[in-house]
Amino acid sequence: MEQTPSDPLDTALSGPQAAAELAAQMAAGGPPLATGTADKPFANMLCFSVYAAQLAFNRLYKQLLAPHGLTYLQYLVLVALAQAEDRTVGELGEVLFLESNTLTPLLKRMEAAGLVVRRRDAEDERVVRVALAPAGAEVVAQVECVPLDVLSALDMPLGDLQQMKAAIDRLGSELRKSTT
Amino acid sequence: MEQTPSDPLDTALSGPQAAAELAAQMAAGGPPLATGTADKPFANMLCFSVYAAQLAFNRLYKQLLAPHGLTYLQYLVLVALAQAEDRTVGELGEVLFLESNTLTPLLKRMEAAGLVVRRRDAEDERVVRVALAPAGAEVVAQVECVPLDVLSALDMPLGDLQQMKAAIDRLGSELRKSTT
DNA sequence: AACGATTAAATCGTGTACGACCTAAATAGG
DNA sequence: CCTATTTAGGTCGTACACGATTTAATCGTT
Repeated sequence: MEQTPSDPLDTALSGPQAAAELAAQMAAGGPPLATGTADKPFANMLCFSVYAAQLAFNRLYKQLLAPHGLTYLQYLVLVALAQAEDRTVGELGEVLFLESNTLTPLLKRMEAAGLVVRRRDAEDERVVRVALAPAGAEVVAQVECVPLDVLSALDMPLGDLQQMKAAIDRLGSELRKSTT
Repeated sequence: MEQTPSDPLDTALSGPQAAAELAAQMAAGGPPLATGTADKPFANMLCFSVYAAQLAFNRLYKQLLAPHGLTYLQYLVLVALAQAEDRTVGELGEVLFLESNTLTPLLKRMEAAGLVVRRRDAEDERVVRVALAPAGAEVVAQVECVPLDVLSALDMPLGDLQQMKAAIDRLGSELRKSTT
């Protein structure tokens, strides 16, 4: 119901050469770019598919994490902190692709909730180091099974998911290259 | 730099049977679920790849749409409205996967900006119908080339993108099924 | 030692998202 | 008819996300 495999122009095209292709198509009076039917207005837009999948992931994780008092982003922060002694705000930003203007309020909320500890680096007073608090480590242990629950809710072949992840990582990498 | 094809457990697994596989792996003392290295804490999490790709898409579109005074979501609304005479708030919510509590303030901002028109349905006073305003139609025409710009910034084969889109649509559909 | 440039966080304002709740209009049963 | 329920939007509070700006600490050069 969600898929229309027979869609003639099912997805966006690729690369500079594909852009040229599309430009030619438009010049030839083809269908306007990035449009679909009234029923599925975004049938040709890869960006929308990613947007919709992200919404869906966020909602599902929200359900599973809410009982533990976590949001999805807070969960990601805990996972990142569980892999290291501590991380600076900047290091967290690098792995999460976020800036301090998003992380600082988030980390303060998490500190207020007793999940993490923030302290200035003694060597460089500009740097704030963030580490798991005991309660945070406890929650990490509690939610270790959450990704498992998510996976068990899906009915898709492993190979597809592996391929998809590699492709999406590549896509994200390409998109980040294009952003000044 | 972004990819590690040789990663032994490069992605999440799939389906109930995969969940069982993972459970067995954990019981056998395998690596904890959904964890990566300190360098790449989310190497095994498909959800993170989608999250990161969405962030990247949003940032790139933001750059391209800002000169036209649009946000990414406002752009999606305009695209949806360009495909139909008008749409009710509920219909917009269906195609965008959003609720009225998100759409109402958004649509009011867009109305204030002169992009859309909102009016109560005469037949059913509960319903609000949203249509493109002249300025909105003008902006739609101006941003028709934006997806083209995004595509031209990518260096990925068309086939990969087509496959990816189909797979991500499937993923979103499966995730939505799992959300109560 | 001094001072301009750089860097790391933080602050502020705007715009999504969404859970919880509310209001008004339409509809279903009696 | 007339109330009970349902339905469509809307409001409110909280939490991301990010552009623009600010503050404070460090560095580089003299």
